[in-house]
Amino acid sequence: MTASRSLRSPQGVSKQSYECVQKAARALGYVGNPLATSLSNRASDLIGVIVPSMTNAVFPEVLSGIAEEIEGTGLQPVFGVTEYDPEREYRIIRQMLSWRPAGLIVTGLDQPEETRALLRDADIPIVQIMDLDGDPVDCCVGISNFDAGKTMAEALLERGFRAFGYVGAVDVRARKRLDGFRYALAEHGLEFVSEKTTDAASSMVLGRRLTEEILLESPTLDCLYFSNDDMAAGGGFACMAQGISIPDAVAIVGFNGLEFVQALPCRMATSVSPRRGIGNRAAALIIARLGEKERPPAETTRLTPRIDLGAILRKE
Amino acid sequence: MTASRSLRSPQGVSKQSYECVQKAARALGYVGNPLATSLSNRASDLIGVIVPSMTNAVFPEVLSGIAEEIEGTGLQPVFGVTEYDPEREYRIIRQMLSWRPAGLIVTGLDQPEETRALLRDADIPIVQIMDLDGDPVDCCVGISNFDAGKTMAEALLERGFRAFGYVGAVDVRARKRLDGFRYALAEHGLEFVSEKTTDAASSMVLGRRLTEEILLESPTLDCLYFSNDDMAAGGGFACMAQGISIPDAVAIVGFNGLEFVQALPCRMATSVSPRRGIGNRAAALIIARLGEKERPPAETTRLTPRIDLGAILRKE
DNA sequence: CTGAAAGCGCTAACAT
DNA sequence: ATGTTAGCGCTTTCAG
Repeated sequence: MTASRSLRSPQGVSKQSYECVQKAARALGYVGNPLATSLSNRASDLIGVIVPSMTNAVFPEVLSGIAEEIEGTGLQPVFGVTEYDPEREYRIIRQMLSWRPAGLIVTGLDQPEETRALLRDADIPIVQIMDLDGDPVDCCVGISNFDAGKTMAEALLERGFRAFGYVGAVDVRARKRLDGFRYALAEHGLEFVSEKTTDAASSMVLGRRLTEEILLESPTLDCLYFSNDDMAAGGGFACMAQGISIPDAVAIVGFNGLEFVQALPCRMATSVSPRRGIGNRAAALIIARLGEKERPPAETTRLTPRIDLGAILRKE
Repeated sequence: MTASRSLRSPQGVSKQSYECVQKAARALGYVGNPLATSLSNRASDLIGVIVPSMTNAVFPEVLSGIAEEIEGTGLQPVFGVTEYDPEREYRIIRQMLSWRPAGLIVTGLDQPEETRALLRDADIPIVQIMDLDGDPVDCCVGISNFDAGKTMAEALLERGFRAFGYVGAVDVRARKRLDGFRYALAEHGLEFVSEKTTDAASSMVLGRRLTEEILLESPTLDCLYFSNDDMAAGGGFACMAQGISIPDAVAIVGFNGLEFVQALPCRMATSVSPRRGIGNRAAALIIARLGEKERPPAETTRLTPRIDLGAILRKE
């Protein structure tokens, strides 16, 4: 017992036995067994993180923000990837909960009711991230995707673009951006000239293919809005390969503001999403709730993407 | 006890009590506690996977190969990201082991001795992946990076290229490819005209910047070998931005054969690494070792990357 | 400040 | 086929 105490709370143990235990532990190469600790405490130091994908660079960056924030707290992140499959998401969350994590960070607000119930009944802090347009189970950190789309559309309209096309791999948050974008267009009496969507996973290859198609069908477009930067880059490549001038003939607009956008040989506009900050904040919320016995009130943090028009010039 | 039995091994329990238990479990929404099970069994259903990075698309693909293979086995992958930091790698492995995983998949063969000792003493199957050039602790699945570099150099030499430059974010496996490449050059009495390396993390942005530098310093290069596809794409972008013709003026050569290479508006050569297959095989090795009480003999699986010259034409 | 007792939820081994 | 006992390694509680 004295040993157990020495190894975590130096107070309550005489300096003598404390040092004795430390020395012995080191000599024996003692490593605590978190299974036993968690079983006894009915809680672990795990913090579960559920994201839909790893191939979209946004999520690794969120994870990295989380890792950064919990550094030194003794908490340990555990990742789950749903591949945008609600069924799989349910299973992953269910079994993460069975390890009694200290908290859960889940991507998005649009879980099916069964999953929401699971989260609600778990007696640990839950933080939903990346989205604000919906009804959080507990805490929430993200941006309004609707507003992001709307704001970007307004900025482009203000620059004089008029003939918009949309190219997207439509996940639920991209759809909200699309809705916002469409809303802003409607306010100006406009609508998309053409839309090309699929529910396949977003990628540069997909972006390129769909862009080739849409350009063929609608040669009058002056601005293409994409579901994210990967799709947009693919679209840019399609234009470059066909000798279509960017942004003079067609402007390319993505979402996320990933680093690689800076490397591209063509200009494109994007909204820089605060994904690292989202990770930081989500982790901070859980850390703040660590000691509390009563579950503190839910908190929602609204962050705002920064629009980067990437030197797209005003249309005449 | 009958309940416990009913929930995992239907045999050894009367049909009657079995169904009774199942019904009750369902009614109560019973979920087993893996903490207790693992504590009792001194082993969990976790399978730890340690990769250096998530921002390089190769690793998500390896993970996906692992996930694919363990689907339905009841095993559950747990990921750790080292950020290429041996210190962090040690900590992560150490604490993964404390959860008594069924096996560990670790990237690379070049762990420091302290880490190797940790792995050796863990009484579970260990699979080191992605590399073959070195001394595995237990099982090993990967490619020879040295050979990959050497083979690519030979293919390029055969095509008539003579003035090579190297641009790399040098991690340990990229360095082995570089060594192999250099070895092949030497066999032809050649060496790199110019090399540009850094230990920063690879990215398109970095590839672009370093390429701009090397082109300025060595305008006579006819072929640029990069540490991977991201760097190579950045290099391609640098050339395109400067109006340097690819592959006529300079050929671009990457490594990995990631999907996005197909989307690029310029041709580039690459070695297609079998990363999904590596994930599959690594997981299969651990699954095969699940029941065994004696640790079966170590197995090494050699896979081979496929060279894709990307329609780089023969130089005159 | 230290230790003895009991229990976290489960399972292997041994009765019955 | 089922139940009993003991123990996985740790912590909380309560006595000393």
